[in-house]
Amino acid sequence: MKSSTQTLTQKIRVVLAEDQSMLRGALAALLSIETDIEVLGSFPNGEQALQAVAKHRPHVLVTDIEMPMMSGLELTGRVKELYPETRVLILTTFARPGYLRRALEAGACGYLLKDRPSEELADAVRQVSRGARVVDPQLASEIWSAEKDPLTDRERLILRRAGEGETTAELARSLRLSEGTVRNYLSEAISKLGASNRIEAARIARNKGWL
Amino acid sequence: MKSSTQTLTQKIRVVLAEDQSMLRGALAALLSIETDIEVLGSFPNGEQALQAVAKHRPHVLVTDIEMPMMSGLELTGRVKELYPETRVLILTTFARPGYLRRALEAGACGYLLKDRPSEELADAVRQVSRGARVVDPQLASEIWSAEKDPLTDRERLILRRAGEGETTAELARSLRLSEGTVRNYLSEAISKLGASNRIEAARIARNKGWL
DNA sequence: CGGAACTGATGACAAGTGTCATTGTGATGC
DNA sequence: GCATCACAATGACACTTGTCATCAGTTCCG
Repeated sequence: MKSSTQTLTQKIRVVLAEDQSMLRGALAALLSIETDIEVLGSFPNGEQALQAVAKHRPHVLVTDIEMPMMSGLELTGRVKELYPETRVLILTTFARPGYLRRALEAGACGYLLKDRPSEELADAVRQVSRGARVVDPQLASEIWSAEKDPLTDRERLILRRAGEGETTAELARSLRLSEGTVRNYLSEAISKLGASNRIEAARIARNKGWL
Repeated sequence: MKSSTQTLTQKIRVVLAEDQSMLRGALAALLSIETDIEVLGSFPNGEQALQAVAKHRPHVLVTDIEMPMMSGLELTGRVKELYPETRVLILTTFARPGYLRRALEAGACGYLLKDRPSEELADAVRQVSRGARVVDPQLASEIWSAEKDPLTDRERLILRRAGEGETTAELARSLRLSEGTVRNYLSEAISKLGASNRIEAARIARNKGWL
């Protein structure tokens, strides 16, 4: 009764969180084909998925990272905190060491990339439900070699917004800072990232998953 | 024998093109569940898909737009040119009138968004195979109201590269133009798009599918 | 043929951006 | 208690960017 492994008579109960409808439906279909997996429900955002986890207490939660309302990383943290029996498998497009690190810190048991073959998904779900860790091997090795985000909170915030086209003056106004201060933060960020202007700096930071 | 509609004994033959493995596999699974649809193969880029179309002459080609090697729009054009019997259904993330217009111009019969429910896919495939047009209704109405790309080739090229962080000087050098000319193109693009700087202009153009 | 549109250039000015040195505050940590 | 760091500011300087008027060659269309 209190065994944590799945027996043949006991299906692996899964909840899905993925914001893109087509993929959400297709993944549900894919997992439902497996005889040892049962999809309890699939949801387009973190909040709904969290409620479903509260209600169904699934063995495994499969979740995307970038979703509206509540991100997959936030969701992972909440689930680990409230329902630690539920194992979390992250399924994302982004091969960014930054995301992987944050996912593991939040308590995820697996990190699978969307450009892996679809056959790996059911397998990953099984492994995670058994208590094993499943992390993309290429990414796992990068996490140690990868430098970590050198930006401070303020630098990150300002760089993100500057990278979307907000001008120094607009940023200063909306953050109640002087223009000089804003330019100082940007200058710091640019030099930390080895860029030659705010646009390139924002691009670099985005690619590393730091924004 | 020469009837173009599918009878009950004749499955709809489908080829899939989608660069993200997980989605590709999941979509294939989703379509294979349908008893009247047969997935002949699925491919990660336009070139391989084109070869598959040449070989199998499917009723329907379901393709993404943004793919390496050959984009879905280019693929659509080639297929319509070489194998006009094969109907093309575009399946994409992007609700951009610009993409829809280009897709229809290239000869696509359908345009379905990835954030539509997965149940609609099989239905869209059936409709398209019957010769019907399937276009997202919201998007279809936007296409008429939507303004078309006001940028010239040069403006577009320069704006794209500027939006990735290249400076005026770098652009001038690599395009063999004077810096003044580069700034003129950017200034024109910025004013045409109603932006207040190159970053915002690039963002606007990207969102409309013009870059 | 003449006009329109695209491309490319120049010069000048205003505005915005990136850099640096320097100063100060508060919080965290050994 | 003193060092370190994030946060915030100032002033000054050089450089980049955005704007505008203006000109000229090419191509294409009616």
